[in-house]
Amino acid sequence: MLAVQSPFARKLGAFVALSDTELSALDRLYGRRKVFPAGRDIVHQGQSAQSAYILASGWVCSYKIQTSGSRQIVDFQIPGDFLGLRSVLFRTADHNIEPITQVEASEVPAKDLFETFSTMPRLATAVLWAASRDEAMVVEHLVGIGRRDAKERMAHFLLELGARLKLVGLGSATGFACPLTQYLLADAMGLSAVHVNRVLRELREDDLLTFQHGQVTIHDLDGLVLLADFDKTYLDHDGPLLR
Amino acid sequence: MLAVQSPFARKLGAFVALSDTELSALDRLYGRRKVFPAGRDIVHQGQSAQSAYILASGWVCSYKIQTSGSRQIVDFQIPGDFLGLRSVLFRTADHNIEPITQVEASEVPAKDLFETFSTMPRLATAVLWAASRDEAMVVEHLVGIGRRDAKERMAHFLLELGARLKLVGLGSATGFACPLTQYLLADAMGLSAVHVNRVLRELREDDLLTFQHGQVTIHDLDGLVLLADFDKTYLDHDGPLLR
DNA sequence: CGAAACCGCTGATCTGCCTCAGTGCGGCAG
DNA sequence: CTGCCGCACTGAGGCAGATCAGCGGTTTCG
Repeated sequence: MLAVQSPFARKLGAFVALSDTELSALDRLYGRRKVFPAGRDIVHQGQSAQSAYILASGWVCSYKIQTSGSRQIVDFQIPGDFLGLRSVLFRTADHNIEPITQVEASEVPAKDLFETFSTMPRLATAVLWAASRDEAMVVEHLVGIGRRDAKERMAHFLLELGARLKLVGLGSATGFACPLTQYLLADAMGLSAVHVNRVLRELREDDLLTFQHGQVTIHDLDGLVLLADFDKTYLDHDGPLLR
Repeated sequence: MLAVQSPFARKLGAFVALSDTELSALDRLYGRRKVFPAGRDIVHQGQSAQSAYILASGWVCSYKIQTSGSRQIVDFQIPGDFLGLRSVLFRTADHNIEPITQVEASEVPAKDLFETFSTMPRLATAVLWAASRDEAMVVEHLVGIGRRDAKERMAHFLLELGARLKLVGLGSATGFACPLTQYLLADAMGLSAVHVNRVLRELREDDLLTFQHGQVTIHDLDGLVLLADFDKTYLDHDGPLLR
């Protein structure tokens, strides 16, 4: 085992126990580091995509725009997450990716990705695994928008975000730093920004959590879990699943 | 190339050009055929899953139940679709799978799946591909629930379903047979059954489509596409993506 | 063959969230 | 220092879709 690992290797390592050869193959993928400023899209809907990205630092969101102009944020990505895997597989992007903060990411050309998959099937499995976890999150998100009211939805979303950040060492049980504006939250949760504001106020008045000045502080974890019907098993597991 | 292919092999073949060795490996996976009656769940939330399934005939839905009792249908599966891949990867199911009609499906034990993936990386890529297409559908579904009103949502859903069925030879441009009840539609679209009924009536009164007696008939395809802001590129492509 | 269950369908009423139309504050460019 | 812009925040009013309550037809089953 190598001593220092990227967040990405750490995440994959949680799925599949990785050999040194596999780890150094990952490091090779991880080489081409780039910096993106906040606000300018990295990938556009419909654009043909030759590369995927691995997020090293900063936050991004993936979203879709309808011709009517309204947008739906599908997911936020945090360090260690894989970006645009689906776009690479389909050779064209079906969604946009926008950096919320300044972002560092490694570019992974499609060719390198496929070569690595062919020569190291276990890595392919690991990536499939990571992609499945992301899909599980999208599914949870779908359930949230379809069947939870605004307050439950917000609570669930922030709990999930907290759990994800904790996994990569960017949060604790009591809270986390969060660069999302109420407008971004609204686009993610299928609400209006006005209503997001009211819901956050309600959560504050109920002494459940505070979201102010880019900081989420959790006051009553049990209360939130109860309200949101939150079950973190889909994010968590104990040790590598494939040895 | 083998002359006769299962719907599943046909679907994967659309993603990756498959050799005879790979096709016969698929046939081996496809062997263990089982029949399930309508209504009794094949997989339960939280249950540990040792097998995935490949749907040969009939319709199923995957859904999640909240402790409050309300349910959200995440997706419907039709012949050729893969069931429970994520459940196998995580070793426990995070959702339920219920047959809507009587169903024939091939059981694929996790062990066989992993072995096939290790020895035939191209098959792993193909499955990753198919899984990505399914995720793209879930994403589109998410956008629908978050940002489309009931009528647009219904139109989009039925257009998508029609396109999928056409791909496996179970529908035409003018319509398709559809065993879904209005209650199932409601649970899928995050609406009440009452409202589903009204929306279907509106679509009928607008001469866009008719959904009666288990049959969807499309009267005005262009009108529907316009209303739903439907873009089928995420379902379609020309020829295998990997040769 | 009657009862129960399911499904499609409808009118009336209620409500969660949207839209509109603002105010106030902090950061930043000129 | 001033004016602008983005963001958090608020009240008033409106509407899409939920909920409640009920009818009629068809299938299933004791």
